[in-house]
Amino acid sequence: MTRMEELYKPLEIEESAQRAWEEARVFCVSEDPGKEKYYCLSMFPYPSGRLHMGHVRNYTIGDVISRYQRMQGKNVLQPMGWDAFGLPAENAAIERNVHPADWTYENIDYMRDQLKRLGFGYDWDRELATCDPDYYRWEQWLFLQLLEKGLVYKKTSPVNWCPKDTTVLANEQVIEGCCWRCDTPVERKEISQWFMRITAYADELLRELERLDGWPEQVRTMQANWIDRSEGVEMDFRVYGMDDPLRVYTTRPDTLMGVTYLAVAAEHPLAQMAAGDDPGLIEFIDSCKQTESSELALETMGKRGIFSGLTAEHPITREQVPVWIANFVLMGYGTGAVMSVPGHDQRDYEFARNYEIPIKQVIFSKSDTDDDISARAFVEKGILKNSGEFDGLTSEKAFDAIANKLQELGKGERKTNFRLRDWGVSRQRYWGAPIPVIYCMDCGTVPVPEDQLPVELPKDVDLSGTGSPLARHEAFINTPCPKCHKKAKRETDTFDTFMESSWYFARYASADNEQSMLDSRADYWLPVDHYIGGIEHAILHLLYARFYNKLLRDEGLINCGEPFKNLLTQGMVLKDGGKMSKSKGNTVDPQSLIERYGADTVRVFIMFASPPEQSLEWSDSGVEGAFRFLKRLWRQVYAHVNQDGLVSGMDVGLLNDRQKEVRRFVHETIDKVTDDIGRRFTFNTAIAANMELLNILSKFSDASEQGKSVRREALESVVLMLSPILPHATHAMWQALGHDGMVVNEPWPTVDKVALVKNSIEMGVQINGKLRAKIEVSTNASKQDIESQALADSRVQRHIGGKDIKRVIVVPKKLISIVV
RNA sequence: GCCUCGGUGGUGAAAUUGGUAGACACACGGGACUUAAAAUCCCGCGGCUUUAACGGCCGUGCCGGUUCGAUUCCGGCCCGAGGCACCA
Repeated sequence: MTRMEELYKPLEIEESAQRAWEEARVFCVSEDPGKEKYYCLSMFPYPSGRLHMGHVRNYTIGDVISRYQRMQGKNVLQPMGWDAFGLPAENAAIERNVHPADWTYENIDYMRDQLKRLGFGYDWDRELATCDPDYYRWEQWLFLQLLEKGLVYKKTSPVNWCPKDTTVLANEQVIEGCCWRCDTPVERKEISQWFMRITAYADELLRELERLDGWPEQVRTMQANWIDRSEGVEMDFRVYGMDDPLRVYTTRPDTLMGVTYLAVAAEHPLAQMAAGDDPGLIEFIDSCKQTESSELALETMGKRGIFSGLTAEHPITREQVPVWIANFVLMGYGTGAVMSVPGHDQRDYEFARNYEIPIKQVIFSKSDTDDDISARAFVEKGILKNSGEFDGLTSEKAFDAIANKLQELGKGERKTNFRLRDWGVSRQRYWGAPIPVIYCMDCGTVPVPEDQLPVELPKDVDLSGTGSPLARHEAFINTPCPKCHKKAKRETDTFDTFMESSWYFARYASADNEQSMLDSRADYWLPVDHYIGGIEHAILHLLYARFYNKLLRDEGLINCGEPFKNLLTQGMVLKDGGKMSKSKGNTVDPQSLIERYGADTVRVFIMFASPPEQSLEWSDSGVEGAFRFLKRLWRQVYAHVNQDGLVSGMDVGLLNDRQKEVRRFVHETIDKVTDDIGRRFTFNTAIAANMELLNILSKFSDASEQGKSVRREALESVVLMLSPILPHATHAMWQALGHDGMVVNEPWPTVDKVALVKNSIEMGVQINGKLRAKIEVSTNASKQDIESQALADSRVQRHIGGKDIKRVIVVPKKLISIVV
């Protein structure tokens, strides 16, 4: 037995517990087919410098789940790594004249120490950093397999462009439409970029959401709405004086007879042709480029347009329809052109009102009524009128009739579309994985041969200037063509950093494999049993990771189709009402708290403050309270060990009523905490239940042999139940309680059903919906007994006051409701 | 603008399947101990009310509905947060 100090000294206790885990390699695991595996993964951090409270919250949740599952006897893998490529490293390089790699690796070293100091049970043997060529080489390799399969391709798409710095800007670097550094108004520029064909998997990504029942409904809904499958019609409008027709897509072909104009993007070839040397049109088209490329900006800007001078022919009526150029239509999305039905689409309506374009109503709620469209569009479905041969049809029937008609005329066809767009993965930046292709004058786009991978990011770059540093790096750019060996040039764009975070969960299983991307160990560990991370990743990261998982599967690298069986999306850590983030400068540094109170206090505080899915408003108060709780727990265990000494085994048959009552509370608490941690993930109520138990125990001063044994069982249960949350303090207390082994290796406590038996329960009595009395009822009383006992109660009688009883409802174990 | 989630005491929250609103804490107030302070322990703590009391009335963002009964379900509104494809 380890002698227990009277005072709780977290710093010594924590260092010694961590040393014990490390020496025993407690968290280093390997594949064990004889044991049930449990893969618990927390989203890896971007090494921004120091841990923030969001990290502490995320990783504490993951660690609590991992340690709980260990105690359930499972073979638990909990790895950690670094999402190490990204924009902040380049910013640091420019601002502080440090190399992004040095900055990143220094941050990793500091943050790794912080994670170890917090006592998280990671298998550090599997640690990876995505900026390591041994990691990103496999991403380059996979990209080339996909290139061969036609799942990646190049096309033009818009970026934010600062004309002064001649640099592409991230959305975050655009502040109120201007460059964050030089304040120059940002322009939209179309450049050629690499895309991943995620739309080829849109159907599967959408369909399988239904089966992800371990995911929050909220996240599944968001992803479904993001993918947004729609059935519609793609059709051609002939444009007078042009050879090529104008192709548009609509989900409402039933409104086709109400089309009064078409709108094309400023970058659309038709707009370019229409402009010719017309100064008005040229100026308008130029002005459309004076905007950032985000959807938020597009949706909230003033909708502007200009008549192109061109006229198209309605595919059915052959009426003339004007073609407008509009700033809210984007070339990169869909066909870059839309048909506009102001009578039945609110955005088209507002545009038509602004530019005095006719509004034609063709859908009505009933065949014999007029719906008022003087103030807004009628957007619901209904009955067609003013639609020639289609009059009288419902919207649903008209959809088919019009689609068929267009098909007969050879002017259109049904098409399933997705709102989801292909994933643009090119970035005009330095600190990312190079895209492994070479451009040759004669051979075109040539993949880098496999034996030349990885294409390593050169370290000697000039980061002070503008634009992409790789594009200025002569030694990197110039390379012989792998096919013809003549002079050729490398691609200078790097991958979107979402690429690295889309497959790291699989690589942890095979982190040391230098011969291939993944191996059979991935099939042992995958899918991830529980994935924990911020709700801000609900759409993009989680969708890309699901997509990548399917790419890996179809490449024959893994068996499973979905990467994450269960998902816990933790809420934001907020401060002053907003997200805690480095860019906002409202972070709270956990380091000073750890140094002052120890890791356990920080862990218990953040888990107690609110349930994990809810956002957590930070306040400095409360940490002190968590520390007091730990000291109280420590004192109680100390007092027991010192005063009660060795305790003989409990004889349940000899317990008196009070001892039985305390013991019942112990087992009720085990029951509740098991449910709270194992099923509900409400760690706050699990902690509260233990606090309650301790409060009861502090008033239980029974020095008899059976009293001492009840107290020992209670304290040991509390230590076991809190060990996932307070691993260090419980490590020390477990040994003080006389155990040789480590608490981390103990099984989770089990409920003794016998201890739960109760003789009576309290039930509320409502009269006309208001609680008027509480009565103590025997647990085996019948409904009839309960009813008569309630009616006999003096307070109940007083409130009934001789009125007629209309109804009595007895809800067993809950309440009695009397209606008078 | 669009998609999603949330709103309960002075504060963080609890109430798990429609069934006793406010567990557990924080803050605050009072008391014990102490020369004193800190620490610790004990008590009180939604609002209103002439409560003699185990009293009465109101109360879960706002308005309405369903129900014997609504923080919970439905409809509408207000406010806040997250995401919107190049922050991660």
